[in-house]
Amino acid sequence: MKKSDLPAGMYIFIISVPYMIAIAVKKQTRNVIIPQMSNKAFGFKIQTKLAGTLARTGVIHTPHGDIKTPAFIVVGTKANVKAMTPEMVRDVHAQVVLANAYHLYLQPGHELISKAGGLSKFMNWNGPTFTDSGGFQVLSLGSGFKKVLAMTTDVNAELTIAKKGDRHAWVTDDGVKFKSHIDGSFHFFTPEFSMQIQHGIGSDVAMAFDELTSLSDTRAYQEESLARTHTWAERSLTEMKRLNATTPDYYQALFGVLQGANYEDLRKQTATWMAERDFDGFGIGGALEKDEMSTIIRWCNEILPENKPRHLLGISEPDDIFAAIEQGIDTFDCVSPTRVARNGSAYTPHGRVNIRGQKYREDFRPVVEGCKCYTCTNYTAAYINHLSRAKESLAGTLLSVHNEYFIIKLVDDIRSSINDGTFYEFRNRFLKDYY
RNA sequence: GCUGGAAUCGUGUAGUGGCAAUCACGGAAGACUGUAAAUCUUCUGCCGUAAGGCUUCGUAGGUUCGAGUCCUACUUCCAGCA
Repeated sequence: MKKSDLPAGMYIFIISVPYMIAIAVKKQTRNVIIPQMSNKAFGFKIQTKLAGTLARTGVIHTPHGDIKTPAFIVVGTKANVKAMTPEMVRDVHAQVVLANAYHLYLQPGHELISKAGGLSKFMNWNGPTFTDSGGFQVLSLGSGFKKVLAMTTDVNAELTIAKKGDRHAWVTDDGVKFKSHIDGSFHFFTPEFSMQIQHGIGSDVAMAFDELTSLSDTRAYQEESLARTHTWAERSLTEMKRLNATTPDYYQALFGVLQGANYEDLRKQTATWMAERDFDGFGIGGALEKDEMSTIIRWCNEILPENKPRHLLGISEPDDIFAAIEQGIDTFDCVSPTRVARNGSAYTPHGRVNIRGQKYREDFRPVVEGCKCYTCTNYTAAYINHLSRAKESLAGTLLSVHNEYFIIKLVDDIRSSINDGTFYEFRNRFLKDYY
């Protein structure tokens, strides 16, 4: 294998120690976090447990550095966190970036990222990375296509499923046919192919290829789909083991993904099934109704092995984060902080607010007074209000910086509060102000 | 001064004798949870919570069953010519 084919993390093992130190010193002077290298390719260690709950703090070791958990993972779907530079991502204290196999396969292609030295190096992040398998696109381009309601968390909403002709994704037992949202071309994803893409991208943690169903699918379909997701998980695991065997210096961890919608028996069944397999960790997925989320996570995590990390896919509202951590979630990822930022909204200790609103026109205070983020220490709400109204992209950048900082700090503070034994006090105080 | 053209919602416009107000912008509010998303939804003459009611197409007349639309005069603006 050529050196250039290896993901970034592997260089460190190959190059000499003095050179490594030289890099470290150089990076230190640039005030950049140095990836903490570990001899163990991947591992998880629990630090503190919160008595009477499933909550815990700990550390996930990856080839690109350690992740203190619970941790909020920022989403960088197409190998970038939208509207932010990697320097900004570091400055908001992000520990991990999660990218997407479907998007990167379409553009620029996983082979190219592999040639570039892996995702982390390619995007100049140089920290740990996760990738999603494309499983989310089974819903967002499939049964949930153009039907926002299929993914809603609003229990009062009328749920619908996109007709087959309207979709850009079609599920078969063998895999999923996608119609590219970029050029309309067709592509077939199997579990094996998703693993090859993710392994090529070179993330530290890959997700098993799964089928994300709509809450409006029937119970019979949820059962059928869960069985398929199990088959795909098994195939993902087999293929990942094969791929890892081909790269002795690069071990990519694989998380099994739990589906089962909001059915207790299906969630417990899949947790039991996953727990028996040799996954490095687990992802809890599904279009989760807000009211049911905490219960569903508990069903899963009471069964999943304690010594492996558990990721909750696509969640970042503060109340959801508290609830999920109490039920034993270690990592989260979510597009919300950057998406709502680009749409003009900011997280504050008193809830989410629309900075584009008339009330901020002449508000010359920071978005959040006392917030230590770059945005709040340098800019006023009125200025961002102006930028947003003027459709200047800097508005999205500044609000993304603030929102990511806000959510990451929240999870960091929760971690500290568990370690300090002040979790409940912190949670009650925070949520009282927030809602 | 002459000739020609124009005048419709906050702005720019659509409306070609038959229920005025289309579209865009601007404005207000809201949504966004493994990114087809720097996007989407609703409202935006007046009164009314609503059902609904009432006004309005520069001004004043005229033709017509019926005028934003055709005619006359005036006002203002634009262009060309002096």
